[in-house]
Amino acid sequence: GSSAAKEQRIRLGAEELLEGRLGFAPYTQGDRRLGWLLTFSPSSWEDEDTGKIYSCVDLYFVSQDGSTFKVKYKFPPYFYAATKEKTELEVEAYLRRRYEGEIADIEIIEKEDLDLKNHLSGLKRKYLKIQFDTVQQLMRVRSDLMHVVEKNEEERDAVDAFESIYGVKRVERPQDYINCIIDLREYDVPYHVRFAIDNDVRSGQWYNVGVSGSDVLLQRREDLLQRAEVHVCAFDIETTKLPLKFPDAEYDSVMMISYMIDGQGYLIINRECVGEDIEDLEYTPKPEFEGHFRVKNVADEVGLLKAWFSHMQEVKPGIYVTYNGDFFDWPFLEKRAAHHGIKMNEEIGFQCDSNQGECRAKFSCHLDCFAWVKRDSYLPQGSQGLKAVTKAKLGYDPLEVNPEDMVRFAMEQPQTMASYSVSDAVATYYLYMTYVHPFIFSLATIIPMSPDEVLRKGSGTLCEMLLMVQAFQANIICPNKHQADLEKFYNNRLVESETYIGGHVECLETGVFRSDLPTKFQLEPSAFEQLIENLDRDLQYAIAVEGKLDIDSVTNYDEVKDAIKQKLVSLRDHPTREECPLIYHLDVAAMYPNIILTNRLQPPSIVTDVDCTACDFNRPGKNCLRTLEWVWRGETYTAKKSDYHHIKRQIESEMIQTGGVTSSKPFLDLSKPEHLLKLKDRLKKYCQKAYKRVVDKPITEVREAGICMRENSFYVDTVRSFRDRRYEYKGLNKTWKGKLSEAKASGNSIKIQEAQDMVVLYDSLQLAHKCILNSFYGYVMRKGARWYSMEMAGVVTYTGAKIIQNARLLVDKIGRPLELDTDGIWCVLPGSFPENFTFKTKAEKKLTISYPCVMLNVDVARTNTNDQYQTLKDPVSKLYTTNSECSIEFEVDGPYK
DNA sequence: ATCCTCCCCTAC
DNA sequence: TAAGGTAGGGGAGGAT
Repeated sequence: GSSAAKEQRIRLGAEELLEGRLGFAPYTQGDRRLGWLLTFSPSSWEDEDTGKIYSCVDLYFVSQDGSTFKVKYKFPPYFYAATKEKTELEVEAYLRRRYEGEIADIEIIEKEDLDLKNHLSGLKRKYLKIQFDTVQQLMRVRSDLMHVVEKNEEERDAVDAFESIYGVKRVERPQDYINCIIDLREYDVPYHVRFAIDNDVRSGQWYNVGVSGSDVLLQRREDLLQRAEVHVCAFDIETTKLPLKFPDAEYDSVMMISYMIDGQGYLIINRECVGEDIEDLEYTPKPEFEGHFRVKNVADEVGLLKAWFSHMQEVKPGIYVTYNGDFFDWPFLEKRAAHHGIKMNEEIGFQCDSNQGECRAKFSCHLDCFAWVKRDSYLPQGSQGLKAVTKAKLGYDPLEVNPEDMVRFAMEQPQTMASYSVSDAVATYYLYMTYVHPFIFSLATIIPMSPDEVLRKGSGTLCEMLLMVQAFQANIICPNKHQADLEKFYNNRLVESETYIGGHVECLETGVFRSDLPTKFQLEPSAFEQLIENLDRDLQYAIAVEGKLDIDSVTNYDEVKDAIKQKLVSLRDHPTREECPLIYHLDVAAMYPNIILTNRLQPPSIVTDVDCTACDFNRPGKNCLRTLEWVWRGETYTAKKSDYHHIKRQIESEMIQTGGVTSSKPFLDLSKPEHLLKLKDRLKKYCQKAYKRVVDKPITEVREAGICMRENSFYVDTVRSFRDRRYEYKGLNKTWKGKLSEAKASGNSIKIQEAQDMVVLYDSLQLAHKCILNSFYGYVMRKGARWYSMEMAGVVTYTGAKIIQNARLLVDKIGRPLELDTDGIWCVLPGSFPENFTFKTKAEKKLTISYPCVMLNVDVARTNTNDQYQTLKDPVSKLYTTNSECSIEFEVDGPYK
């Protein structure tokens, strides 16, 4: 009502005022500006004439001169509703009446619905796009309609049950339009994410920003690639603490705060805790990581906090950087400030959310390097402390002080503590500048979220965001979040858990293998005979497929072939031998993504007979259905289905103890998850009593999945573009490694440094992309994934397992496999096994091949090439082309010593 | 003493 | 509320 609106207006005012003080004054009129989008967040906007409130997104920009501004972008929130066929207009009218004053507008639009039978024929589904002025209104209507949809579903189920029991159609009653709403879609997309997807706006990009009236015009400047120079403040606090305890903001206090802004260090000393005044100091662990610190000594903690806040208000950093600041530094500062009657939020706009374990502001970023280390650095958990990360990533040993000594040292050896304190700020700052900043702002240009979220969200969420972008651009309606089927039966028993068989791991031999220790081999002559027989085929594959060269252009083919043949013949003729081994690791590059791409695997492509039967392309001799195997694994309760239903009926009529001994409720009054929990508890007890065990031994079962080769390819397109982006970074990494050695040869120290930075940058980018790339496989089994498919995950891993086991069969005969792990095989081959050879071409090109690698790849290509891969060439005539696809390839590292 | 379950951590 | 997956080793600690 009006009081809520008034409240909002007041809050709006205070917010605007604070943002203005901190550099983000709203830009509402005047000339077009050039801005680099730092971050964006949901907000609201008030129409001055009508006093009406609208939701909008606040966009925070950095100009080329380092100044900052914001604009408010009006954007109506919405979600979709599906109705029974041909009732769209009536439902629209009904909804407009039912939610008068709450719904701003309804549009009927058509979307590709990949769940719709025969959608490949061009059938689309109509949805009501229900728009609102504010997110609050959306939430209200949404929760109301959710109940409606749920009830409608229950009713439909009841009707279906009636019909299946009595075999007659029940006479449909004249319809209430409320009963015609059958589904809601995309109702849980966060508002600012919705905005970024629909308007194709991303952080980390330059825009021409224009304002006319209440409208904002954004025009992406794709020509500008350099990131803006935004003020970065990395900080770290030292606090008092009791012996053998963690610091507690209830009674401990801040001793020092050290921070680096744009490369300049500062240190504020709380003289209550520190024995003497500290002079300016330097801590430069490496020439490229300079740290000059200006020191300010203040009397007490409140002085320290005030000094820091006022410095932040003066500098107005766009990015605050910490190491574990989400959990420690920020909450500690906030509590200590509050202790002195200062609200940190009102000083610098940052507020801790203890539920989320995050500290954020609307207009500035807080990028906690620890989040990057956990998700993107590929460091094991044991090496995720700042010290270990500094060693591993920045390449120097940081200062260390035993936490138990800190408080005493602050009094007795203040200089030591001061140096120590700044060393953490230095490490945090340079870790951020070298790794985190380029990584986050590079991902932020493709993921429709704020940098803070890009840093903190799980890799599955990032995948889903990329998929939603691609779906939006292909006009595909997103499925709702997957919910696990809670009452599944197998073999007449309730399923306790189910999954699929994953990667294949096998340790075959243990022992010490060294390239200089002669090793015994018992080879199989027949295998070498085979290799000799296939030599032409294999080499031609290497030249044509791997090298992408014309076989006729090779000038030394026979020479190479003879050299290999000679070695193979000798191995064939002397199969029992002892010689120094070649220790090889052969692995499939990006195995899971390449299995996905080769087989055109994506959750909506998993089809059943029912789907195919309804499809226009389902004609005799069709080649659009590809069948692949996977292995299901499940565990069931020991009780029979009938026992389960009996227990269920029984418990449904009971009173259940809820909280204490005294409070109890009828079972049916409990929520659904509680039902399941109680029921399973009861079932477990029954199983234990009747069968002496709760679950049976796990069952495995080979299953077949049908994969449609024509399904809209948005998912595989997303994976492919991400894979190729990674390859691009790997390529650039290689390029800069070349430039680095050139620079080293020339001795130009500036160029060496530049090249060094780029090598590190591209390596970190490609490594980070690896993590998200692999998540496109894991994502399909994520709880609540929109695009969920156990079949797809199972097919991916089973295909991979077969590849690696096939490789082992060959290696068994020509050497000794040591260990298989998912996508790679460690083995020893006889020292005289043919290794690397170089083909020369007429055009003076060279192609070096690894024979062991080629030999495996031909096998992989023969068993894994997908000859059914279809590509839509003409959406109007529905014309597809068919081609062969196989991007699954072994690569080799070694031989090792 | 021996199994087992659970948790943690790593490999891929 | 938000949430990549499975395989597998090892240690703690409870049940038998």
